[in-house]
Amino acid sequence: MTMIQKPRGTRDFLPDEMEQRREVEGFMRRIAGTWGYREICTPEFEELELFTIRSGEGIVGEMYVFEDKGGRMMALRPELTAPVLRMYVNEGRTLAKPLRWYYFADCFRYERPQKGRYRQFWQFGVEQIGADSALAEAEVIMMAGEMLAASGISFSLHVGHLAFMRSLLSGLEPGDQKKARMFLDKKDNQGLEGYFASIGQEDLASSLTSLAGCRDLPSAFSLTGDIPEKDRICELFSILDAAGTRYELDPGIARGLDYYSGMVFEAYAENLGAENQVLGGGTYRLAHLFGGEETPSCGFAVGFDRVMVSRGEKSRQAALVVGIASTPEGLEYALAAASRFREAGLRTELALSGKSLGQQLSIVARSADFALIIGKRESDEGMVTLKDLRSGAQKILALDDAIAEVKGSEPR
RNA sequence: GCCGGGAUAGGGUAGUGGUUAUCCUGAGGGACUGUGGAUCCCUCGAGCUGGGUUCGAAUCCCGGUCCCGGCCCCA
Repeated sequence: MTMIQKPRGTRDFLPDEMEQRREVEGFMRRIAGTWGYREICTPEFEELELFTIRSGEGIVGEMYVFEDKGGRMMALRPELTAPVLRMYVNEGRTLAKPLRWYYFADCFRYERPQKGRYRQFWQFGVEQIGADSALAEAEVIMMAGEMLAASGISFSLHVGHLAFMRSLLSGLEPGDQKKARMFLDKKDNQGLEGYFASIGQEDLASSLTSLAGCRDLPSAFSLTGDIPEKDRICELFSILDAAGTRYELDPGIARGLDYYSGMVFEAYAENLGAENQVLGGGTYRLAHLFGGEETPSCGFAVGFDRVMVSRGEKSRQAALVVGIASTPEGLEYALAAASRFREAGLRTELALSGKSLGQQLSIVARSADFALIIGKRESDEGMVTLKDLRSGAQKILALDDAIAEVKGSEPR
């Protein structure tokens, strides 16, 4: 028999794994919510152009692109920032600023899968639109740190600012600037030095590598001088310090993208391999690309699947389960009892097969913490027999007392 | 796209160019008819795929697929 395989780079999730994912997702949602961010949702696919405007034609080869029946070129979303900003321009422009939005959504990229990299993957992202202050930037950084910490992973949060590098590179041709950013992003100092030597800029190469190694503001400014952004940068970092945020200054973050305008930040998980970046973000201006006013924005996206990989297998407290075994005479009462248990929020499962009570109990005992036994005797008396499957103790109780007893106990 | 390593029941595994492929676990059914995961019995279930070498291939060779590690890329 030939079985149909799942598409390359996709995954199936069994209930155990889904429960873990939902739990972590819940941590992130809760934090976003407490910072005043509210959930939005955009289409799974968009016009291809939305993504090429932002990132160039080069990305088409790495997207799921298709022509719909009306002849339009569409793409499954490879990320959410462009769709969110498109949404903002389409229908959010008259809302009071700043907007605080978040999303949890799957994205698609046609790339070679490896650990922590899949063709369908999930991002938890935050976009803050229409504020332009150090505090606004600090807010998203602090929230990002809080989310990763709540996820239970070990990570380091690196915060930088593009102004440092831009000031050093300002004298170069755009092509050389891009090249330099590429080397810096890869932390390839040898490549950088070699390239700069070839264009007669050895001094600049050493300044850049020093900059990338700076871990405090005074040494960074000693390389760049008093750049116009200095006050704003100092303010940002003093807010982070005041808030007790754990971060590392990293002026070497290049984030190869043209639309990032200032602050940039990334986080790396400590126990992942080549794909160890679990979060990326920064300040950007994008709305004007999609027909809106130029709008200061900042945000980040968490690579949710990498967070899950980094967490590893975490044992999770299972939900309390009640199983019901009944005889034919007790079935009607058992059904009523089951709905009462469920109304009380308890996970309640009827034994779906098994002729005898003993058989039903052995089925129920595989997954349940408590067994509710309901036969003719219970039905006649309006009572239930509640058996604690962990201790073996059982007692005959009124329905409400049985519910209270179960609710008052701990899962196994 | 590049380099390398893999692929044996649902999961985890052993093994050899030669009978009927090993073990653990799992799943289903039955015995047990008002007391439990037990026990007993039965059943299900595998060498990724397509070619080649060979009397004979799960084993050796080649292509493909998928997974893993690294590179590239990373919106």
